[in-house]
Formats: sequence, structure tokens, C-alpha cells
Amino acid sequence: MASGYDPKEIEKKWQEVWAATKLYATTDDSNKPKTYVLDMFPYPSGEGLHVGHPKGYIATDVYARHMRMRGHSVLHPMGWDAFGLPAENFAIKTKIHPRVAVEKNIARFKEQLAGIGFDYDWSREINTTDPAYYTWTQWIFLQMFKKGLAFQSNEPINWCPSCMTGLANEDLDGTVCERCGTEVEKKSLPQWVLKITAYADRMLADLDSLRWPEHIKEAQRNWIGRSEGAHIEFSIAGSDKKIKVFTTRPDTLFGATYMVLAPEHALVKELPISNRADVDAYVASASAKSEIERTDAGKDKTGVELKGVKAMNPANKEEIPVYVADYVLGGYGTGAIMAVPAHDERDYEFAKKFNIPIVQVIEPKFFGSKEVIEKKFGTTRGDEVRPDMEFVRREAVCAVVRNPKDDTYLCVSWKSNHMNGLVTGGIEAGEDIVEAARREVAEETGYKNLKFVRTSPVAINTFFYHRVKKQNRWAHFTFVFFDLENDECQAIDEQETALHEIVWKKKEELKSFFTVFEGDFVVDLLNDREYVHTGPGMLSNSGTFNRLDSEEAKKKITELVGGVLTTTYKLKDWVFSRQRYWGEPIPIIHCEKCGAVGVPEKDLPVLLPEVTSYEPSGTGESPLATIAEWVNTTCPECNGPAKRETNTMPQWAGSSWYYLRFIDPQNSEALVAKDKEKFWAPVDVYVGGDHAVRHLIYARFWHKFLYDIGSVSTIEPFARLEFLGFILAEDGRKMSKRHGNIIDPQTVVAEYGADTFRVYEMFMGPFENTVAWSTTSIVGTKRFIKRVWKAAELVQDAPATDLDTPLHQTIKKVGDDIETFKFNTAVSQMMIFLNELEKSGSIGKEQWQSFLQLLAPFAPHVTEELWARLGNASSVHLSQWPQFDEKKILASVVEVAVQVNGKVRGSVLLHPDATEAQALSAARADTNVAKWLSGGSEKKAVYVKGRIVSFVVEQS
RNA sequence: GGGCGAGUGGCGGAAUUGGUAUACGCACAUGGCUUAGGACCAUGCACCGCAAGGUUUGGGAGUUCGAGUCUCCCCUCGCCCACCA
Repeated sequence: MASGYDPKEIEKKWQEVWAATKLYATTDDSNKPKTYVLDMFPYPSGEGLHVGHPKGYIATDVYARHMRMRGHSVLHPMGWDAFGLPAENFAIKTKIHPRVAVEKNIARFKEQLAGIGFDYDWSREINTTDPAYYTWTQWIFLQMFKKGLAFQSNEPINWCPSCMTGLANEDLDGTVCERCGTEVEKKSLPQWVLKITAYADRMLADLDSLRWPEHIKEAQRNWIGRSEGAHIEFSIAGSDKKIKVFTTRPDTLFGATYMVLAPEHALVKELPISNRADVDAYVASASAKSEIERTDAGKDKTGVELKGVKAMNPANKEEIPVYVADYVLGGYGTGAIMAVPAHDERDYEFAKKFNIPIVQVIEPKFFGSKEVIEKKFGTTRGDEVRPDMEFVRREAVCAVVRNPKDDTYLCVSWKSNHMNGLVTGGIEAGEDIVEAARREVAEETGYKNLKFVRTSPVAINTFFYHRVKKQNRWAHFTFVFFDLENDECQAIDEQETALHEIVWKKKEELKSFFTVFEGDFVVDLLNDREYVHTGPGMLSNSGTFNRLDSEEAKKKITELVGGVLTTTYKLKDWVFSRQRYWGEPIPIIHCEKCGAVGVPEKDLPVLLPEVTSYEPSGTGESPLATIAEWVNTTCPECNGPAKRETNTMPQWAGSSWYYLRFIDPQNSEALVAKDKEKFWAPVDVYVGGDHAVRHLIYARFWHKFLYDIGSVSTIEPFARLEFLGFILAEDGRKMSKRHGNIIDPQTVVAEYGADTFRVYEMFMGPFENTVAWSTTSIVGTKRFIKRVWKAAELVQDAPATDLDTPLHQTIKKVGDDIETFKFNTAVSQMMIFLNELEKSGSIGKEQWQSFLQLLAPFAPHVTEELWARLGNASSVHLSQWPQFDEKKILASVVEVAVQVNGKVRGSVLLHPDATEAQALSAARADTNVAKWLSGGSEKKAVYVKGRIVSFVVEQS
């Protein structure tokens, strides 16, 4: 009889054994395949860990243990991202040195982690605030400085008046500081900036090679925000000044009917404006407005015309007005736009409000090639464009007739070829468009009392093959909207009646009803009275460019007006200085004679000096600036008097390369030794969530730089990324001190044991899902572990043959599921196996060992104990992962459901290799199936091997 | 407004990718064992129905012998980005 399951005792015992035997020491053993598994390392906050933090750590632990059992050399390290504002703000409040607070927090974190039973090799622990670590952070900065990728700038930056430091765009939450929520200001300070934009295209392109969740890749793309377009200059009448704009749509230039300058734009001050007072007032009110108000996309457009100023549209040489408006942002593109109200919703809204002309220059184009039609309808209908035929262009009209009584639309359905559409027809020479539409409606449908509502400003071009006229047609459709006044009908020509029938359809039925391929567009048009066509198309009202495709026109029109095709990014260069104490000193010395000089590499690290006060000066200088003996130094180049750079690096610096240091944490010669880097890099699986987008951008940027200077051998740092879903408190809110709903993992481990805790976190739901903690549900996994404990009593020498199939299915599923991070179903499969085991009543020793091995990555302590009790001398965690036998996965008999007319009427037991004939006859022999078959004549019978038998019976 | 994703029992969630929907677990119910139990064991548990049977994966249509899964329309929710020219 085994004694009762006591997690406290066995967990402590094995953790001590593992530590004493250095069971998890990482070996750089290049004879084995390698796996590098990494969590986003934590910031050791004063709050300690809550049960949400270890979820990712458990996942990587399971994955790492499993890969080790599969014979891999495994690197699974842990460390601390310990620079940053919270520790510093705490220091300001308490006068305790941030280093002291950080050490204390780390000790607490380690204590909390210790009880969970991770397989970290603590000899590789790193800490970003350790001089032996940050010397290499500074070294990387120096290499960037040498390559001109780190440079000084005086441009106005975001300044948080509360944190008293400059911030990168990425540190903002909209327009407020993401740490303290204070509205940021613009401030001009000398800043260090990293040229991350130089890597934008590579960061974009190399995403394709990564095994990352699509939504994270998409977030990276959005963050980089590449857009291709052109810079175009507009001259100003009576001035030599020019307005330079960036546009992604140079093809719409002929439709640019006004221009807008951002309130911050330099020209607003410089131009000879006759209503100066109004303009200045507007600019002042725009800058006074909180940026949240200003950038709220939903709000009404505001702006003021610059009177006395006219710009010239370089395409059609027309004079157009210039406005200042805050819907144009100073920080993007050139801070000025050409406005094309016909093809941009924001410009449209503004133009409507200020009565500015709207000129359509792009007409939607629907080209009915064979491919397009096949893709949309899955089949061709004979109206596809004939590739070798000329097009005959016709002016045409499309009548949109609404019956206001029941809100339905008049449609016609052609009998001969199943075409469903609206009433359309050609416009006769000299005929008015609206008259033509009325005539077509009357001829085709008989309705004659129509109230004209509007014509759509947007015309479209449809290219198709006219089956009756046997020619390629290019129909230029204008839309005319009517309301039906009454049902009065005139007689329709019999010929017409024979061709088609009339149907009234509700708006929401139209999309599926239409079989003309411009149908979707027509529905959009009637859904949206203010429809603005922002897509591609065919040019109109554009002089010699008319009828050109918009894509081609982009280049040609840019050339015409002397513009330059160019690419811009949302991503801005990275403002890299912080005016704070607790960060890596930027290793630069300012000399009056030599300028900014890099600290020689032999003098690294530039140690963070001791200070008496951690307060930022508030003048834009860091606390370091107050330490004269540290600041004053000599220039490494001319030996003259010089001053140290007093700004520090942002918290992101240390985390941008830490994954490399784990590979070779003690190296004092290089940030990582080449051979070790070659062996371990890249990170095979990287796990995290939350602020991942920015961290990933920065780390990828640094990594690519390190690749360029030969420090690393891979172009990307993280080959595979798994996104972590968070754990919420039981009340569904985030766990926080403020809500008082934090659950400490130590409490849970003390009450349920580490193995239960680990299995529960993996079983809670899909790994990427956000799930609320549940103190009631965790007992389920506790029961499971206890039942495993008890099942050890069922072990016998002889294998239980009835467990062969479930065991081998479980081996396969658990292995596959760990590989794909589907831990919840891996656990559930092991529960299923345990149920089978208990039902069977006995299990062979070998089978039991295999099961323990499968469970070992999830519940390392209890499995180690039971493994040892079987007489194994070495650890289960170093044992070899069990192999499944394909043959044993297949059961010797399978239960196959039998359907009659789609309903399950019985099931039959079949050999997996049974033939269709055998399956069908067995199915027919089932009494209940026979009953349902006897009601009629059998039309069809299907057998899908091992799955299903399906009969179709026609009732007689 | 844009992008991405998701809607399955009272709850967390499964479903070999088009093949018996609701696995596994929680909660709940009944019974057992117990001095006791927030321990353990057994049974039941999508819905309607005494049953035969019928209905059910947000709603509606379609393709198919067969749809949670594929196609179209509509509704709801979540996340990220948001006047990016």
C-alpha cells in the first residue's frame, strides 16, 4: 500500500535532488540537436508574481522538458529586466537605492518561482542592471554610433512633465504617457535617436520567414506602417515658396481641389496670409486642444482657409485654396496634403462642410475576365470578355427603383441565362440620363410613375461580352435612383416578357441575388448615400490620362508634375535618451573640440554612479548631470576637458538583445561567443504576450544590426512565437493590488501542490485564450493527480492489452499537442487514459512507465516520485520520450455509425480494413437500420472507411 | 472608421479538418462510505418527450448522401490600430 499523496513532501524532496545533481544544467553539446525555449523575461516589480505570470513559464517548462526527453540539448533560461521607472520612482519616494529594491524583488520572484518546479539552469541567470551585462548593451550602442545609426537630434520630442523625461512615440498611449497617464508635451531637447527606419523594409520582408501567429505579424506590419506614394510639390501663386505633400494616390491629382497644412506646418507662419488673425487663432486653439480631442477621428472637421494664398494644381494648372486644419498631422508625411474630396472620406467630409468642389477622377472598373467571374461565381456563364476582341463603348444607365412602401428594389431576372440585376440600358444619342432611365424602366418592367431622387456622382465601367450582340462591351454606367410612386403599369412588349421576369428584393437580399459582377458595388452605393470611392479604378476628368488604369497612372502623373515616387513609414526613428537615473548610461563623451565621441571600448562599462538624489532635475537633464566628478572627464581623442553624456537608455535597451546573452552569459570578451551563438541561435520558441509588439520591433531591429556587423549568424532572433493568453482574476478583472484580487502562486502551491497548479494552468483552456482563474475548477486537476498516485497500485508485470490502443493514442496526442502548444487537450487525453486505466483495473509496468513519462513535463514531481518507486535509478526527466506504434493506435474493431437520410439510426462494429461491401451488409443487418431502410427504395449507399455508412432512401 | 479574431450545455472548453456534436474537467442532482468533511466512490447531467422519436453549434439561406467545419447575407462580442494622406 502506497502512503497518501503528499505534494509538500515529495515536491520539496525532488526540487532539492534536482538542484543537488544539477539535473538541468545546460550543456553546449553540439552532437545533439538543440532547442532554445524562452519566455519574455519579467520585470521584477515590487508586487511580486500572481498566478498569471507563471502560465507562460509553465508552458516553456513543459516544452523544454519534453524536448530534453526527445534527446535535444535544451536551453531554457530565466533572467531579469530590471532597469526602468518603477524602481526609480520607488527610490525617489523611499530614498532606497533602486539596486537594493531590485535585488529584494528578484529574491522574492525567485522564491515564488522556486516552488513551481521549473527546470531553469540558474547558472545562466542574467540581470540587465548588472554592469557585466550592460557593458554589452553600451557596446552595441557604440557600434551603432560608429555606423551612424545612433545620432543626436534636436527635434521636438514627447516630454512627460510628470515623469520628467522624454519618451519615444511608442511610449505613448495615444497622447498620454503610458506609465503615468499624463498628457505629453512637445519639448526641444538634444536627443539620441536610433535609425530604426533604416531597417523598416527588412523587418517587413523577413516577417514572412517566421512561424508567428498571423495577428502578431500583422501588428508588426501596422506598426511599421509602410506606404508607397509620391512627394509632389505645389507652387504658390505670387510666392517662390512651395508646398510639398506626400500622397499615396498621385493618380488622383487631377481631383485635388484644395490643400491642407497641419497647424504646426512652418509655412503657416511664413505665407502672406490676409486673415492672419483668424489663422493664428485657429493654430493656437488646435495646440491648446488636448491631443485626444484633436485626433478623435469621429469629430467634425475644422479648419480655416488661408486667405490671399492660392496653390496651383500642377496637373491641371488650376488655382486651388489652401487651408489649415487639424485633421492633418504635423508628424506624418510632410505635414501637408493635397486634398481629393472625391476619393478620400476625410477630404470629402471637409469639402462638404466648406463647399469646396468635388471632382470625380477615378471610376470603378469591373472587368469580366474569365478568371474574375470564375473566382466570384465559381463558374462561367458565357459573358466573360473575349480576349482578342475590341471593346464597343456605350453610355449606359442603371435605374435603381425603390418601392418606399416595403423598402424593396426593382430587379430583373433574365430567363435565358439566369442573370439577375437591375434595370439597365443604353443611352440614345442626345438623350437625357434620367429620361433614359425612365424609358428603360417602362420598357422592361412597365412601371411609369417614378419619382426622381438623385443620380449617383460615381459612374462605373463594366467590361463584359454581350451574348446577344456577340461583341465585347464596355458599358459606362451612371446610376439613377427613383422611388416608385404607385403600382400603375403600362403593357410590356411581349418580347420583353419572354426574356425576363420582374422581382422585388429587399436590400439585404440583393448581394446574394445579383449575378452581375458589379453587384456588390451597387449594393454599397445604395447603402451609403455619401459613397466615396477610395479604391482603384479608371481615370476620368484627368486630361490625357483619362481611361488609364489608376495603378499605371500613379507613376505617369508623378512623372508629369516632376514628383518623386517614395515610401514613408509610420514607424519613426527611435528616440533613445531618457532623462532619468535608473538606466544604462549612454557611453558618449562631449568634447567642445571633437564633438560627440564614443567612449573607447576598453573603458566600458560606463558605470552608473552613486547619487544622493534620484529626482530628475526637471530641466531636461538627468540626475547624473548633478555629479560634477562623474560628468567632467577628458576627451578620449584630444585629451582636452570634456563632459559625459548624462542621459540614460530606455528600458527597452536591455531587453533588445538579452536572449543572446543567455547563450553565453559569462563571456567578458564578446557579447556572445561565435561558436555558441551558431549552435543555439535562433530562439526556437519564444513565448509572451502583452507589450510584445514594441519589444519585438526593437529586438528585431537590434538583431538585424548585430547580423550586419557579424555578431550573430541569423537574420531573425525568434524563429517561432507563441502568444500567451492572460489569466484574469476570478471576478473577470485584471489582477492588481488596487482591486485586491491578486492570487499568489505560492498560496496555490501550498494548498494544492505545484504539480496540480502546473497541470491546472495548462488545462484551463487554449494557451492563447484569456481565461479567468477558478478556485473551484482547480480541484479537478488535484483529483487527477491523486488518482494517478493511486493508480500506481494497479501496476502489474504483465501488460494490459486492452490499454494498448488508448496508450499509443495518448503517446501520439500528448507529443503532438505539446509541439503545437495545445496543452489543454494533451492533459485531457491523459485524463481519458487514466479513466481507461481505472476501468481496466491493471496496467503493465512498461505501459505505466510510458504514461508517467508523458505526464512528467506537466507534473514533474509526482512522476519523478512514482518513477523512482518503480526502481528507476535515474530521473524520469532524463528518460527517453516514449514512441508510439502506428499499428497499435488503430483499434482492432471500430464502431461505425450508420445514417439513413442523414440521421444516425444505428452503429456497427467493423474491422478497420473492412471493405465497402462488408460494411454495407453489416449495416443493413442492423435491426434498427433495417427498419428505416424498409420504408422505401435505396437510392445510394456510401461507406467512408472507419467513419460512417450512409444510406439514401426514397420514401415509397 | 480600419485590421484581426471569436460566437458550441449552467461554466472552461473538445470535435482526427466535411463523417455519430457536446470529449475532458468544473458545477449540479441522487445514492453509497463516513463521528465528520470543502475527502472518496457510483450513477445521471444539451433541449422537448412517459416512450417511440424529434430538436440543437448566434440568426437566415445555399452546396452535399452528410455542415460546428465550406459559400453568401445578417446580428453580437472581444482584441489591436485609429483623421497615417
